Amino acid sequence: MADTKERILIMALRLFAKDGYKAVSVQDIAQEVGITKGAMYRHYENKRDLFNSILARMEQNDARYAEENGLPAGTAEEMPESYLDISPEEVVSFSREMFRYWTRDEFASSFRKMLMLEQFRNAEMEKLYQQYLVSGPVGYLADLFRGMGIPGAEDEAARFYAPMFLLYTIYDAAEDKDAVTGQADRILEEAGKKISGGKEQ
Amino acid sequence: MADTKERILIMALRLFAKDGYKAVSVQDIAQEVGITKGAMYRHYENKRDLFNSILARMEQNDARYAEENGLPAGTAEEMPESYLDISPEEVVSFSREMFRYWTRDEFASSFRKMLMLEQFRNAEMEKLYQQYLVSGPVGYLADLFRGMGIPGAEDEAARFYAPMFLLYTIYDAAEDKDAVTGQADRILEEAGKKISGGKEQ
DNA sequence: CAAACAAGTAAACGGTCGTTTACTTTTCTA
DNA sequence: TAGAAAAGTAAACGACCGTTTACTTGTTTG
Repeated sequence: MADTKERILIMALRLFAKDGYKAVSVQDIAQEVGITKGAMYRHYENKRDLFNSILARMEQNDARYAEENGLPAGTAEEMPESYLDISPEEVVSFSREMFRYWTRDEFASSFRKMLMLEQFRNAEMEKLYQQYLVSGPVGYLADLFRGMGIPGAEDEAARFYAPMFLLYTIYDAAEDKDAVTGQADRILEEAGKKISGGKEQ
Repeated sequence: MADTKERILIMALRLFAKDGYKAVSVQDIAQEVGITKGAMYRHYENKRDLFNSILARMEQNDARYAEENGLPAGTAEEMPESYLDISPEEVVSFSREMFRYWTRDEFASSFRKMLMLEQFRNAEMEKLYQQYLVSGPVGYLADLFRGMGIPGAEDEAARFYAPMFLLYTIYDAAEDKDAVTGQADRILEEAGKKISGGKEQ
C-alpha cells in the first residue's frame, strides 16, 4: 500500500492519544496498521522520529488552519497588529469554530489528548500544550479584549475561554457529543453579549 | 524504616502523576524510595495493588474532606437534600477552598494529574476523573443552582466551574502559582455576585 | 536470649521493549 | 522486461519489564 507511512502516523497518534507515548509499543502501532514492526523502520527512523513527525504535522495543520481563518497560529511567538482588529461577533464565531476543530477534527482531537497526556513528562510538551490549548488562547483573547478596551481583560479572557476548555473534557467522555457542542455554542453566544456590552461601557 | 509502605505509596503517586501508570516501572519507584524492587513486594502484592491502594486512599481522603466541609463526596452516587441548602456566599467560599485543595494538597494535586493521564485508558478511570473533577462538580453546582431557582442552571454551573478547571491546568505550569490562586479567587468572587443577582431576579 | 517474624537484598524467571539484520516480495523505471 | 529500488517479512539483539526465589538482616516478643 502506498500510503502506509501516513497510516502509521495516524494510527500512532490515535494510540498515543489513548495511552501515552511510552505506553504504546512499536508492535502495537504496526499491528493496528497491519504490518510487522520491522516494516515501520522503512518509514520512520525510530519511535521518536515518528512522534516528532506528528508534532511537525500538527504545526503544518495549525499554520494552514490559522491562515484560512485569519488567526495567529498556535505556535506563533509574536502577534501582528492586524490580528487584533476583530469584533465581538467575530470573536464568538471563530471561538465556535475553534471548539469544533479541537473536538471534531480527528487529528486535532487526538493531538489535543496526546499533548494532555505528555504535558508533565518534559518542558517541551508542557510548552506546546499551554501554547495550543491553555495559556496560548487565553493570552490571545486577553490581547483582543485589551484592544477592545474591556476592563480586567486578563480575567475576562480566562472567563471567556474557560467553558470551552472545560467542555473539551466533557465532550471527550460524553455520549451525546452534539449536545455538548450545542452547550458550547449557547455559552459562547451569551459570553459574546457580555463583551459587546462591556466594550460600550 | 517503619513508614516504607507509606513512602512507596506517595512516591508511586508522584511518579504516576508525571508519566502515567504504565510508563513508571517498579524499579523507578523503588529507586526513588531507596529500596530494591524486591522489597516493594513485601508491602504490595503487585504494581496494580499499589495503584489500587492509591485509589482507596484518595477515596478515604475525599470522604474525610467532604465530611469536614459539609460537602458531598466526589464518589457519592446520591445527594442528600440537606446538601442543597447553601447560600451563594457559601458556594463561593467552598469553591475557593476546593481550588486550594486540588492544587496545594500534594496528594490531591498528584491524584488529579494521575487521573487526567489515565482517563482514556479504561472506563473506570474516565468515570473517576469525571466524578472527581469534571461532570461531578458541574452536576453538583447545577443541582445547587436549580435549588436556588437560577434559570439555565445547567449552563450556569458550567460557566461557574469552568474557570476553576482551566486554572488547574494554568496553575500546574505557572511559575507564580500564588498569582493563579489569586486570579481564581477574583473570578469566583465575581461569579458569586452574579448568582446572588440571578437568584433575586 | 533465642525463636519467630518482618523487611531487606541480589539474582534469576519468562516476556516484551526498541532496534537491527538478512532475506524475500513488490513496485517503479530505463 | 530486466534490473534497481522500495517495502515487506521473520528472527535475533541486548535492555528492561513485573514478578518470584533463596537468602540475609533487623526487630519484636514469649
